[in-house]
Amino acid sequence: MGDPLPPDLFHPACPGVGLPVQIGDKWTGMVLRCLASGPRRFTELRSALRGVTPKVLTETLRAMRRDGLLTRTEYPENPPRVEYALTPLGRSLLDLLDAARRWSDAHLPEVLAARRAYTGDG
Amino acid sequence: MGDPLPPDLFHPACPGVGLPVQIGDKWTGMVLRCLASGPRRFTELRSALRGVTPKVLTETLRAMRRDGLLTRTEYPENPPRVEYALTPLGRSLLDLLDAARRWSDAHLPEVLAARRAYTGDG
DNA sequence: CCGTATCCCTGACGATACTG
DNA sequence: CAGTATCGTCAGGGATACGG
Repeated sequence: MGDPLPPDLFHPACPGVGLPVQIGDKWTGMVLRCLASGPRRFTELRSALRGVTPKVLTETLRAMRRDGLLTRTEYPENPPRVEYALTPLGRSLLDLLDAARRWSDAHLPEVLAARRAYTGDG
Repeated sequence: MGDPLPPDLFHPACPGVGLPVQIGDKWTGMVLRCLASGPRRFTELRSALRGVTPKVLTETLRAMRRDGLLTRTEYPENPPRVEYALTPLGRSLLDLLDAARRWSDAHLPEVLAARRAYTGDG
């Protein structure tokens, strides 16, 4: 109750979830899941992440590459082929995503019930 | 390699991290950590989350209350006192936050190294 | 096939001032 | 103390079209 507040709220790792990389943005988590089963081409990702525009997918992949989460391999063929694959670092995030998914599966009903019950009073 | 893509990318739980609640936004995670040690008053939270404006803190707390992550208790005293406390549901999210923090502590150096090594080529 | 180039729009977040 | 009210900014995301 009267305990001191945590002194490390502004740990350099990152405010909020405490992750130095974005997995809470709109597409990064889904890209990680898509690549969990093996390398994928740009178009494969694009169709799996239905609704993503090429611009945004490019931005997402670039940021992930910058952070060492995935690699981009260009094959000098015709037509051109480019493959994206998770690095070990990227793969290590899958555990975290799974934990999030498990929480979600376990508690979504509670959240929805809370939303229905919420009135704004009090 | 040729494995099928995960069929459940658009699970109702939520795109991205797969959470029905926002913990990836700017303040929710930090509020959860602040309340981990016990109930807190509005002003306590405000000073712990240095830089947060009252408007944004109110919005954050309201959303968390709506989702059943915390309760708001008003004590009819003078001066007024209001306490925010985690529900069991909110407390259950602390495990996830800790997992995120552990990932961060373990892998932040790798991420920073990847950023330094990143050139934009290839 | 694999992107880039523009333009636009919304919503999270913040600054500031004020109230029961 | 515990908020509300207004206004403004800015970046993520999207629509659309085009290029190597």
